[in-house]
Amino acid sequence: MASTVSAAIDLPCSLSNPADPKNRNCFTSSFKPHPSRRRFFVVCSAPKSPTRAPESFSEQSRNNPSLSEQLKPLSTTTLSAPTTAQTHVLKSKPKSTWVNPTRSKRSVLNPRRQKRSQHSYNPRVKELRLFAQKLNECESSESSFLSVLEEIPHPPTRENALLILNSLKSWQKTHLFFNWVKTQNSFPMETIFYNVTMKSLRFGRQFQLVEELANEMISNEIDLDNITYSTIITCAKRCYLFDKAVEWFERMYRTGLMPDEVTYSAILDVYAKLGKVEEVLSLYERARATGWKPDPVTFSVLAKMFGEAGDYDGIRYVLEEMRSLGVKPNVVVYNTLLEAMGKAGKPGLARSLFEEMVESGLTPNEKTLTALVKIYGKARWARDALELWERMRSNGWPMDFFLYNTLLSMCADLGLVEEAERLFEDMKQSESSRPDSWSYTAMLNIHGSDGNSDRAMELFEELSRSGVELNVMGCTCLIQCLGKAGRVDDLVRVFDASVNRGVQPDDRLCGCLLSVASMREEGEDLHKVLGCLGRANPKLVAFVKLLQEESVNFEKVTVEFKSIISETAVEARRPFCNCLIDICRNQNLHDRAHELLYLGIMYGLYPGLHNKTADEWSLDVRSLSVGAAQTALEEWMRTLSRIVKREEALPEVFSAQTGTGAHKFSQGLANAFASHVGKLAAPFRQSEERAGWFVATREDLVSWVQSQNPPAVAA
DNA sequence: GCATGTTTCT
Repeated sequence: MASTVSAAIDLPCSLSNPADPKNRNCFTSSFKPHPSRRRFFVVCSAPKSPTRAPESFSEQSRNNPSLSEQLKPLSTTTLSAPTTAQTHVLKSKPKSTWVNPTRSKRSVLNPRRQKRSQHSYNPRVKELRLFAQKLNECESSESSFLSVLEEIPHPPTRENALLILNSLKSWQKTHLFFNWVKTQNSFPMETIFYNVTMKSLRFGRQFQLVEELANEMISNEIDLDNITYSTIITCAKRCYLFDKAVEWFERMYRTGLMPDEVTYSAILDVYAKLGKVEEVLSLYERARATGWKPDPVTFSVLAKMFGEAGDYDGIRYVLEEMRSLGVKPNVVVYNTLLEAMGKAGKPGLARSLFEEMVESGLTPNEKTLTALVKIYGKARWARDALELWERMRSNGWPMDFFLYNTLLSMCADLGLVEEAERLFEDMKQSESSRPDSWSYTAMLNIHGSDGNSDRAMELFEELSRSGVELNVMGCTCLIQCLGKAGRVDDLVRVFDASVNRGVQPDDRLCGCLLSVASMREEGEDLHKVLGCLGRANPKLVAFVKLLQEESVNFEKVTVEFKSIISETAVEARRPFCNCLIDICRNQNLHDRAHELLYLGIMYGLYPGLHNKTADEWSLDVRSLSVGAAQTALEEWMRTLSRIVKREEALPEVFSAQTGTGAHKFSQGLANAFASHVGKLAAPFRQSEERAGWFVATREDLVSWVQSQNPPAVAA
């Protein structure tokens, strides 16, 4: 494919073309602040100071301002308070003073990475490796480890000890060995020993021990270098101790040690994970302004951050920065950008970016393909998804367990039943990608949506036999399917079995049971379904019963409705309301249905239901159930009748949007709506120009209202 | 995960 993302987003040249050499200098005009600079004006807040600062630091700290101090001039000038006036100033003067500096700024990072010392060949490497193997295989207890240590074939000199330390696998053993070496007193402990031990402790997410070692270094006056700090920071990050990560970063500055780009990227990622976009951009731009050329890791951090925020401008900024600096993205950067494009809802750009990646000679890995498959599935791009799948097979691109499951989910999104079955069979045959609860959920989703309740039940039995855990999502798919098929006894059996196996019913599952209830007539089956629902959400069932009582007034309904909805997960609120309306309509409780629709609108469950422009009023019922859409149509016709009777101003066109049901399995809301229009003899016709729309002219509507006999509504 | 440090997935 010839088109590139760069072209698609109006960049002058493609990412795959190296940038003009003159652009590689950070001080040229190609360096522009990220567009969000003009959108947000959060002060670059100083991270908290560490609670305890070792004495030896204080003297140095007077000479070396902390990072936040260094950044202060920025925050008090260009990035100051978020006032309208300043917003205006910045908008009219986008080039802030430090972007094109007239004098050089104090640097915030060391342009050269910390050098590693060369190690010389150790003639005893073979025996020491064998011995390390022995240590790896022995029991983890301190006593057995120490007894094996007694058999060490050569004295623990600096080189021998380092070799073994590097060869141990579990953090417990690394830690034990490190402590043992210290007791031997055969040589002074150096930074590298701490670094290697900390790295191992990081695998075990042992931040507390890492911090103890770091403090031990400080008290023994062993220098902490960039490798030490980056290890501490990333360890804190992996343990979600972000404040600790910032604290150690600040401490590094105070002692006068300048971070190199690895440490700098690590701390950028910490701020990014905290969602502190402004801080990340401050740090990034500050370093860029002093001449730093970021590496792909930095761009991957930035892309991930913008992706998480769904910030498309940010993603564009990352692409543009890489282009102008002539940084070639690697596979990780592409993966992160693809993921970000997906989160920002840009499937077309993701596709172009992927093509650009392949054209640049990179081979997509499992994560690349997982990201793309997910995007095509969510976008319902069946053709692209199937083409990609074919390319994966013909090119022998790598597959892993995640990718299998993502492909299955894509099949569910696209309604690809046979393809899913083939994949599922492949998974069962494979060594490393056996179906798990995600795979089964996707399969239950596929067959459930397809209405194949026999196959769905088969899968349920198979899953139960194979010992795979059933998750609440799979349970919900199956129950929905059985409900639609009218297999209420099987539904009850599945519900009981699931709850007994530890499935915790959530609001979606309750919504599903409620929708099954809404499809049943009054009788034994309805009773059984409500029985299940009552075990998960007794209050909801009590409300359903309450709706059926004539003596209950609107005030009482309002109070109970509010109470239930406020306790319900946001994504399940509208479905609840839709189903409750359907239940009322099935039982000829039309006034109640109208009350519930009114309450749903009042509580914001149907935003954008009614839209007015001078020329057209329209009703958007795409997110409504059939009963709710019918109720909304009735309500709207009543309102319009009143307006006609009062001879108030009306637009030329009235329209109602039902959607076409792009999903293969979607229910026929349009058909149900059409038949209800017919029943009311309302003057709407299905539009030929706009699929999924019903339209009526003002003339049609007025004559319909006037022909109503008796009048539909009193004026 | 292999003689010390940074980034990506249902």
